[in-house]
Amino acid sequence: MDDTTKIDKFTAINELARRRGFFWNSYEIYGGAGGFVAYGPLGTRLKQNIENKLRDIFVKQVGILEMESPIITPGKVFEASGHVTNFKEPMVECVKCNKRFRADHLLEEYAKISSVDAEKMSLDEIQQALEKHGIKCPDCQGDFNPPQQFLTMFITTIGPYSGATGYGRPEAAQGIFVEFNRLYAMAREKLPFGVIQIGHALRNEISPRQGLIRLREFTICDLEFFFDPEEPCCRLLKEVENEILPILLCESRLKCCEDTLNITVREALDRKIVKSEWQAFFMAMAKKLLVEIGVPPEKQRFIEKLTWEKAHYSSQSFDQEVLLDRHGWTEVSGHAYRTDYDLGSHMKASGADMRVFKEYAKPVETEQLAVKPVMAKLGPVFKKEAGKVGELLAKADPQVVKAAFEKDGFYMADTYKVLPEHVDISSQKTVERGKRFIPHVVEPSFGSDRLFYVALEYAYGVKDDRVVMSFPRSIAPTQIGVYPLMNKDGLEEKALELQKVLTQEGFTVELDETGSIGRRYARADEAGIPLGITIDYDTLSEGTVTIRDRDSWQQVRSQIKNLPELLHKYFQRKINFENLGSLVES
RNA sequence: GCGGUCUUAGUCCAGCUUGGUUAGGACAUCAGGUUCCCAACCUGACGACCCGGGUUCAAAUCCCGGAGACCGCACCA
Repeated sequence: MDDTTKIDKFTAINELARRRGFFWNSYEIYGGAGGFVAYGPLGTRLKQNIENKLRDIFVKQVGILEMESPIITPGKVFEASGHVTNFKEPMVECVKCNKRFRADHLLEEYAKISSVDAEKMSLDEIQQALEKHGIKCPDCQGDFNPPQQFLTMFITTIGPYSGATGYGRPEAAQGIFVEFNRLYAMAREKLPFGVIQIGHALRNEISPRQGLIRLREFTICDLEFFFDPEEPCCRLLKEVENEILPILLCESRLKCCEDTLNITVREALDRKIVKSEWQAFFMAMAKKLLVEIGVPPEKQRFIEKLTWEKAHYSSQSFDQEVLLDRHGWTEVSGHAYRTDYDLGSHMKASGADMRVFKEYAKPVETEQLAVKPVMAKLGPVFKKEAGKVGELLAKADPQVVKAAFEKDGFYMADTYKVLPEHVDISSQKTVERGKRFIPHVVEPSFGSDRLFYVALEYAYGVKDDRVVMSFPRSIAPTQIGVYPLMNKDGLEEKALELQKVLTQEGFTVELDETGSIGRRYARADEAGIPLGITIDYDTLSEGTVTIRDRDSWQQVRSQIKNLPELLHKYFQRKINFENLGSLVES
C-alpha cells in the first residue's frame, strides 16, 4: 500500500469511481439529491462480491439463515421496537446564531438531568426545564426557539388511508425479529441460530456527507444471532480464540487515550471485556471479513461504545472501525448485545408468544407437601362457609398446617378451627419438562456501502503514475482480461474463443482488443482485473499464452489447455501467480 | 442547519477580475492508419458553461434565488 500518495484518496477514488463506473451521485440530471448513490457496472459487481463474501463467511461457513423482508414497515412495528421514540431527537435552535443543539444533551450537561429522564420528557417539559435552568446557547448566550422533534425515519402512508402510517426501515433487524416464530421453526426449533438479512435501509440524515460513508438509502447487513442466555457458550469459539482483537476501551476513551488493547478473543472473554462469547466470535469473524476485502489487521480496531452512545436496545456495543485516509477511523460494523429487548418488545406489543421452549435434560420432579381440603368433611361442619374455608386451606403453607396439627391438634384458618380429618396432607409430585424463555440476541451489523468504499480505498495504489486497484482476487469485479496482441492473423478469433471457454468455466472475463497492449493493461489495472491473458503468435504455433499479474506486472507463460484448471486453483487461492506457469524474463 | 470554498464535455482543469465572433487544453472514448508485451504516434470524430430569474443590444462572465459538492461546526439511535 502506497502511503505517500499525494492527493487524498477520497478525492482520487471518487473521481476514479465516476470515470470508471464504480459509483456516482444519483439524480445528477436534476441537480442531484444528497445521500443517494447509483452503482455502475464495476461497482455493482464489486458490491455483490463483497456481499457474497459476507454470505460465504456467515451463511455457508457458520450456517446462518438468510432471509429478506420488506423495507416499508407498519408503524406498529417501530412503535414496539422503540424506534419511533428513539429515532426522534428533540432539537432547539438558537434565535441569535441559528446553531442547533440536541435539547436532551443540553439538559444533561447544564441541568444534570439524566439521559434516561431526559429521554422521557415531552417537548413542553423540555421547554419548561430549559427555562427553569436558564439554559442559553452555549456559543453565544442567545435564547432558543421552542424545541422540535426531528424524526430520522422516512415516514409514508400505506394504502389510501392516511391512518395507516408506514416507515422506511432504518435497519433490517426488525424484519427478522417480527418473523422470529417462523424462522425458529425453520431452524428446527433449536438454539442457538442466526438469521442474516442484506437489504436496503433508509435514514433521513440531517446532512449526509462523505460520499458513501453516510447515505440516506444504503445497504445494511444485519445478522441476528439468537441464543439461550443460560447457555452462552459459543461452540465455534475454538476457531477464533487466538485471534487478536484490537479494542479501544471506554475507560481509555474517557481519558482521551487512543491506545488500543491488543488481546486475544479468549483473553477478552476471560477478562470480561466482551461479555458474550458469541459477540466475541462475531467480532473476530468481522475482522477476518475485513482482512479478506483488503484491510490489514493493523488498520482495524473495535471501539467500545460509551453509555450515551449506545442504541436504546443495546447492553454492550462495539463498533468496528477502519482507518481511512481522509475520514480517519470510520465505523464499518456495529456489534451490539441486544439481549431480549426486541423479541420482548414485540411480544408485549403484538401479544404473540415469542418465547422458546427449553426441555430440561431430566424432567424436574418436585415433591411438595400439599394441603387438600376434603370438602365432604368441611361441608357438614362449616355449611355455607365451607367454600371459603377450603380456599383458605388451599392457600395455607402446608408445613405450618402440619405443625399446628402436631402441636395443637387443630389449625386456625382465619377464625375457622380446622381439624386433621378435614384435610388431606400429602406430598404431591409435579413434573416440569422444561421452561419458556425469550432468547438473547447478539447482532453484528455491517454497512455494505462502507465495506465497498473501504475495499476501494485499500485497493487503491499508484505504480509508475498509473492507478492500480489491487482488489483481493476473491472480490475483483472482473477476474480475467483477455487480449489479442494484435487484431489480425487470427489472434482475435483465438482470443474470442478463449473468452468463451473461460466464461463457460464460470469466470468473469472481459475481452479488450482496442489500443496498444500497454494501454489495455493500464485500463485493466484501473478496473482491478487481477490477471490478463495475452494471445500472441506463439499461441497459434505452440498453444501457449502469457498471463500478467496486475500487482507485480510480471508475466508467466502457460499452456492454453491448462488454463481452466490453473485459474480455478488460483481464484480459490490454492496456488499463487508464480504457479501459473514459467516466468517470462522481461 | 450555520460559516468558508466551489460547480465548465466521460474525467481533470483554463477562461470570469474588465460581459462581445466559433468557450480552450489534457486525458478518456469512437473510426481509420501505423506499431506490437506495459497509457507510443498520425488523421479525424464525439462531447460542456448546475438550475431558475434579473440587469444588458449582448451573460460562462455581473446581480438575486435555488440545487449540489467539499472542508469546519452541529447531527449521525
